[in-house]
Amino acid sequence: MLEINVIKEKPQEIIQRLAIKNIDATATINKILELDAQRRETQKKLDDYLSELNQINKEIGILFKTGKTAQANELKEKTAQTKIQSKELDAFLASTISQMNDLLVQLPNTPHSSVPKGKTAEDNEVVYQEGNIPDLGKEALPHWDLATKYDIIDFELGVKITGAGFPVYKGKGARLQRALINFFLDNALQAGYREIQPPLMVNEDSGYGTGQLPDKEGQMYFAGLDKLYLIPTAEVPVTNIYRNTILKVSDFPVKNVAYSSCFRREAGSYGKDVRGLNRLHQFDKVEIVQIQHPEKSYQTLEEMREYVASLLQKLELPFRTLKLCGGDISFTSALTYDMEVYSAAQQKWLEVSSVSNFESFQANRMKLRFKDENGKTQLCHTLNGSALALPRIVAALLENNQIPRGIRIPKALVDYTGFELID
RNA sequence: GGAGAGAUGGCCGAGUGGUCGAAGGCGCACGCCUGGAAAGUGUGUAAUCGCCAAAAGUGGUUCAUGGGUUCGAAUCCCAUUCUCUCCGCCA
Repeated sequence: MLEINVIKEKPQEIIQRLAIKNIDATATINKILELDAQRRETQKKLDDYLSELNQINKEIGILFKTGKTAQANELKEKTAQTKIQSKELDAFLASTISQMNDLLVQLPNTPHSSVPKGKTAEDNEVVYQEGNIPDLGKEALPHWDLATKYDIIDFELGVKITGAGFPVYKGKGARLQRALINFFLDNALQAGYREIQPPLMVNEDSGYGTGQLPDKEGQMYFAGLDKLYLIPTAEVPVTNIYRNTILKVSDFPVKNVAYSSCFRREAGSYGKDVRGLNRLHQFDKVEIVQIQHPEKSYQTLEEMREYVASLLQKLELPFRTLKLCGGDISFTSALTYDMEVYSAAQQKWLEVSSVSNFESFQANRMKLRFKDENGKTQLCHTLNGSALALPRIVAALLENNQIPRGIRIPKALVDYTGFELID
């Protein structure tokens, strides 16, 4: 959620920046400013009434104490009218605030000044590319065929047990999953992150805090009996650890890493991109989350991007980094880098990580603040990134490393898998 | 799931209808004391929204959350959430 003070100070700048995200916020911003003025005016009036009532109440208290009951009762009657008026104002104030809030949560985060213009993924800017794209020849199998050939991932069995998008990993497939999780966690620990094992279900407040609610509730699985949402990413519980907290400057940077299963309904996704491991309802991911001083968050974003790149290098996967354009960047993000690996049999780039700086957008919603050098409380910046999401990594590993004897495991992973070849 | 008890500031804890945003203590910050430290001692120590150009100041709100009773609620009533104890069930 954008800060009301910022909107008040420079509405034109916000409108211009949101235009990069292809949004015309003029009407909304104007309405918000109008409501905000109304809010302050109403509160002023209400406060005056309440102040008057408080004053009378004190007097009545003193009168009763000194035994002047008759006078006290007289004063009581004086409050009636003021009470009615203050109740009306109170209701009006509440409705003003809620209208304003409804509009505020509709506004996406303003993109960073470096975010390129653009409408679709086509317009994303490739900022980095590394690694050799292997030439596998015509015999190359896509990962869903390899999965069947070596009996390591069973999509149909998942359909039987649960439904499409819930694969069953078997034998070396399951062990590869476990190896990757440990590999990613160990690397994060070495990079100074603290390991967290979060709940996989969250309440409504948490969903709201990280921006999944109220908009994207259709994308989450919901356990209605207990009003709990299955997490779409560990970002949700891990960031919400800090909901309603005030940090000290010395706490920065707050670095947490969590492995979790992730659950996504993916309503509205159909077609060719969903084949095999490309898009699942349940998948595993290791997520890194940082909370930073506003002045340092962009430096931190670059560090996180380099960290994710280092993982892909260790896995010997060809990858590229995209800076997302205004049209492709998410609602909550100010600047996002996507990391994509090349999956050589499908012959396409697959997104395996998304590293974002949310600036104060999430922090404002969840009231995550810190006491700055002058003792003032201000909002923190939050960042996160996948490091990494497993399924597409597995897809690329299987496809790129297929040789006649089987599938070769990259060196860095062998200590974790306990085998060098899937055969 | 059943019965009971409870939820107060960073922490502990007092407060059962009236100048209570809240005693006292711990912690923390600053000062004095000290060669330095400890001890001692003094002062300060919540969040949030307004008013004011801003600081100072000042008004409102907040004692789990949401309602209600009352001129007045941390205190009484109702609902919800959570915690603890006992019973039941159980990885």
